[in-house]
Amino acid sequence: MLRISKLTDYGTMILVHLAVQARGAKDGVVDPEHLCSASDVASGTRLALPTVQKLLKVLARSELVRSVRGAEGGYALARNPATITAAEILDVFEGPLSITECSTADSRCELEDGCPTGGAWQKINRGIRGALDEITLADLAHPPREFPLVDLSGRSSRLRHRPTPGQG
Amino acid sequence: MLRISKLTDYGTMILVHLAVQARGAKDGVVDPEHLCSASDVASGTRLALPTVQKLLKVLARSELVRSVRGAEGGYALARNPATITAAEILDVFEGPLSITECSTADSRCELEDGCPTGGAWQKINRGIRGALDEITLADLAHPPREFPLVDLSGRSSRLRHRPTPGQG
DNA sequence: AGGATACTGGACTAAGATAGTCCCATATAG
DNA sequence: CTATATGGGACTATCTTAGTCCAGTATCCT
Ligand code: FES
Ligand code: FES
Repeated sequence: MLRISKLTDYGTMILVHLAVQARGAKDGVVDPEHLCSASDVASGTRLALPTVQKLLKVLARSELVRSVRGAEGGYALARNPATITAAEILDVFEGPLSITECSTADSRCELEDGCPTGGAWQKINRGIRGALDEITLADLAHPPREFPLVDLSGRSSRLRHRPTPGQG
Repeated sequence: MLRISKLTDYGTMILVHLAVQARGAKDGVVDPEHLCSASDVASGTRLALPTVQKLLKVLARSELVRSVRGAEGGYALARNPATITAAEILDVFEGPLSITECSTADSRCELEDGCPTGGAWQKINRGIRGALDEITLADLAHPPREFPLVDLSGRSSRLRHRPTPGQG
């Protein structure tokens, strides 16, 4: 459905939470080393604790988040939010993203022979991925700002949504 | 997963098949009125007949395909392929597409209150939709050509895929 | 050392979505 | 009237998703 799973949505919320905390939402002090515990994140995001734990585990296994075990341990972003893209986030939670099955593993598709689209979806997928590469976690943590992505569709006349109305 | 279902993929293949047939792949004669029966499409796309029948029914209920009942009946595109967009195709098979649940019905989301992303995915979704509005069925039926979509990511330096290598 | 804290890994289940098939009714051509 | 072909829907096996829970391990603090 061109729809990401709830877990990915939650996961993004968690990442944004971590980004905001590191920025110093707590004491107004910027501290990239600030560790958030799972329960910390759960209450901050209002998600169920077990779910948060599960997702943080996944994140910790990725290169996006680092973890410290033991008492006073917790999670923190491993990199600067500006260097973490939406595409990477999707990769972590949903595996290498591909819009169709055939585009997953280098076009290994049983239907490829008779497929009239000639890998059209693959190309669309690549384009979308390119767009997703533009969005960073830092962008996600700054709701008021518009995304560069809307520029992309601005060059068309066939489009439906408003091209950034007077809002900034 | 940012992944469309198999049925949508099949459905696209069917649409492309109809487009090609109307273009006159059969006798070399262009005939927008040419009707394809379900079994016709099934053998042409190498998909299972029952599945093709199911999908053609869905398509016929949409505004993309028209049908003629009875003997010598069949299906044909209702509009010019150049006016049918990928976004419309996805709409038909997957309903109004939205990348997250909260973006489905005008941000009616239980988590919206505590959501730190502030509808970020919604905006991403809108951008992707805009990109999908650019692709037409006519594009899909012309594999050799590149899509305008790749231009979109071309303005970035963070991107991964090649910007249309010597292929045309 | 010993207890408290907190991450790690994986198993497990209920609910939902998906893919695919089949049946019967209806409409049209000949 | 009969063969052809769509229309609408029911139905089920399978897969995926969402959510929970438990046993293990590392670290801090007393
Ligand atoms: S369906 Fe797989 S390549 Fe087209
Ligand atoms: S999770 Fe629904 S608005 Fe953010």
